[in-house]
Amino acid sequence: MPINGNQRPTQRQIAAQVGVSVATVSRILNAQETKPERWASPKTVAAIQAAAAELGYRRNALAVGLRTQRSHTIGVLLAGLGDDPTARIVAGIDEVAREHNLTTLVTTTDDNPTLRTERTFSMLDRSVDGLIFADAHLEESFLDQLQALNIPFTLVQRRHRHHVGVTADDLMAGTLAADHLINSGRQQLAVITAPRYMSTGYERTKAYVERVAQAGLAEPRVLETGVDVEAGRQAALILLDGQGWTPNGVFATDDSAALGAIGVFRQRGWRVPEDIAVIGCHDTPTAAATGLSSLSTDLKAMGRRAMELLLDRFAGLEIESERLPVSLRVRHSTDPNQPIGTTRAE
Amino acid sequence: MPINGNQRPTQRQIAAQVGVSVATVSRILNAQETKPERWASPKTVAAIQAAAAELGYRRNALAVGLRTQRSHTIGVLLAGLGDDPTARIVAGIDEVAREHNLTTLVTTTDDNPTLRTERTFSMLDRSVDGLIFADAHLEESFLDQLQALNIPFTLVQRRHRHHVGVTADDLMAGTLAADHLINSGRQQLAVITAPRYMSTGYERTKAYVERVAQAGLAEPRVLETGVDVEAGRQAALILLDGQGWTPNGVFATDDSAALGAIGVFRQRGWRVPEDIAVIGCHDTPTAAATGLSSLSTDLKAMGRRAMELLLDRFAGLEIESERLPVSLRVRHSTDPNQPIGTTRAE
DNA sequence: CTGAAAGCGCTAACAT
DNA sequence: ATGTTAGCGCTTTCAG
Repeated sequence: MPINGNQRPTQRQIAAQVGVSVATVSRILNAQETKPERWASPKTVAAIQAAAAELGYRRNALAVGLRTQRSHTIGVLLAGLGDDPTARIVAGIDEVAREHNLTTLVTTTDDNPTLRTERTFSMLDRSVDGLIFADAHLEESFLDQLQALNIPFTLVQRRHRHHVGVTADDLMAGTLAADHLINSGRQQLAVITAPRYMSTGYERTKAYVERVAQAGLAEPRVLETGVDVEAGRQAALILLDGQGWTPNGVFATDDSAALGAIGVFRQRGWRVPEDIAVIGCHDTPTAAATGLSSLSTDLKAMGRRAMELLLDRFAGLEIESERLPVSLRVRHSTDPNQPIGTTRAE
Repeated sequence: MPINGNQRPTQRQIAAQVGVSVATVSRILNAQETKPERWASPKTVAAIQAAAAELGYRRNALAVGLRTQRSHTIGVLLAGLGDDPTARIVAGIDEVAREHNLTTLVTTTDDNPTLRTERTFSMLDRSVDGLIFADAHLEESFLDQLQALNIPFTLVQRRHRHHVGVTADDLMAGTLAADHLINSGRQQLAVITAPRYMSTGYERTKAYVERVAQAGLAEPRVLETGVDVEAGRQAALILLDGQGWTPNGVFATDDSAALGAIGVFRQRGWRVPEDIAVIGCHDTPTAAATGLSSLSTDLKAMGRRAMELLLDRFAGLEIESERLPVSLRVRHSTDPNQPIGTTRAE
């Protein structure tokens, strides 16, 4: 029912006004980068450009896309917006896209396969040139199908078998977390993590558990409740009701979950870090502000690389997955010698 | 350089395969809701539908949009991703959009006028049917220009003069915050708020200051550092260096800023809430987890209404701005009797 | 019930 | 240096 109201000026109008054919108008208006004088006399060029400016002409992206089979558009599929790590990744993607005159179309899938399929095809219906998925699920075949359709895409943040993507070195993250807690003298360990379908939580947890085993400590309790504040709360409630067993060190594979857990611990009178040390992941500003130890990766760079790899793929190059390094940021939640409140974020 | 690879099946292919004209194919495939039998013999209908399914046919949205001048697409302009309130608003918008078979195209503007203009026109180039802005600036003329172009849009979260939008009752928010702090016996008050161009912070602060004046207390200190964790930190550092004046109650117009401030206060050895009470805004999960008092609005409903009003506008109805009610959630950061950690989020 | 034809706005051979 | 022509994939009169 709606109408984009205003009928926008077309090349035809410019052509009529200047007294040339639309072909000439098209050529001139496309020659921004290359020298427009190559295509028409200086006089015509000037007249066309003047008319375009006067009318406020803008190319109709639908018509161009239909004609050229290229939309200069990249679809970005996120599990959700609203978390800081995702925002940083998207910022990186956007940055590179802009550098290459590409537009990003962002949408969310809620980690729901149906929604993801629907929205992916909705983007393909719009002839996106390529896709970036930040919401891969380990055991799904969807990405294989897309690849079979010869649709260019890269992954970011979460891995999926052989598909090319840029992630953090999540195995290193798990190892660093375990080492840090063990070195702080913690022996009864737990981990709060994502459902298994996320490679991030899966790998962090796997490496963590392995490192704890290497150290000869008891197997950590693994709670797969999720990666948000509420998930952290739930996990903490389960830990509090440990039936005799009491943890004194917890790795949450996400800062929000860590904060949720800390809230519960404090409510029950446990001191952090004295009674229980907690380390999160992603080094969000909130972690810095609340003195939460965390693991840090350059997420904006992660987004940039995912976009750059997609561009390489467009260019026909062979591309390979990359893993970005992870570093440890020690704050008060694992080390009582650190200040309680803010540690300046980098 | 890229290619959407796969040449997708077209109506022409279906027509050829079935032995009818593309016109018939188009009619049948468009008649999903209405009875397709109205347009063709049951036999033809079945054959066309079978062929479409077999080939995996999907309509080319660019072609449809070009032909019909309607894209079934709504552009959503956000200041940024990564914060919980925005995510909830978008969820509401998406929900209604989906109910009406509309696709949302989400992008960010970073509160940067240049980027906002660029990306708005980029959406218009794609023939979006309408726009929703969550990033209005109070003293800008951009929205007036758009209205002059007869482009349908609504605002959400932030107001802008006469343009129709859905916001929280931010004046009530400021009043509630002031009352709460005053009733808790706080007399030296401050407020951490957004730059003036955001109606949210502006109105919350205005009402807060007025209420404090009504109560006969000293004028609150106003810090316009922003609405993220870092802004809260900066504001707190300024407050700590108050040159003789010491606040004991702070309203931060955003939960993240509140957390940033609390981090600094605790680092300097101030107890929250004993030495200084802090109340935030948006009632995020993190606020619940960390025991931060806050002001709550149904942000998803806000997004829903903004989208619904846009639909009304499409339908030619007169639409009016709406303000959603705000309620107070008292937690430990303003009331020592509340538990330190988590209060269950609603 | 179905087809032919025109055209949305643009680009890209191919002419001249 | 510029125009003519064809057509991307689809919808929509208008005929029959």
